[in-house]
Amino acid sequence: MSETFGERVYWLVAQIPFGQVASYGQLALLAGSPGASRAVGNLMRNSLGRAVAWHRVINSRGGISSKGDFERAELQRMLLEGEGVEFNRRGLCSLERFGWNPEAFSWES
DNA sequence: GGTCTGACTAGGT
DNA sequence: AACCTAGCCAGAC
Repeated sequence: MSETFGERVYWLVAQIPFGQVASYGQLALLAGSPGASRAVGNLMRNSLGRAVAWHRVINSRGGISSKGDFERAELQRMLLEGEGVEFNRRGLCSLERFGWNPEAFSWES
């Protein structure tokens, strides 16, 4: 495959259904680079201008990871709540309930 | 083309 | 449950 890791991640993010969330590590795994979770985070941070549902990407505990940018974090949570995702009092949502379980797919197709 | 940077994570205190 | 640490890796510079 000639496409970059980043391009595959963006494609994956576009597949996350309304009202569901995926973790950085999960996307890294699906994109073919298990362990590249931090790289996924950097992609979301460096490409906020893109028309992608970046707000559906959260950390492995079900929380929002944009420390240092509270406005963005609050926006992300607001967008998710607008899609029906519920957060507990500690700012975590249930991956069991809202986590994305993608159909099996291949990069060939 | 070498370094630096983290919207990460699992594991241990 | 909150906090720390050491690996991790693609992309930015």
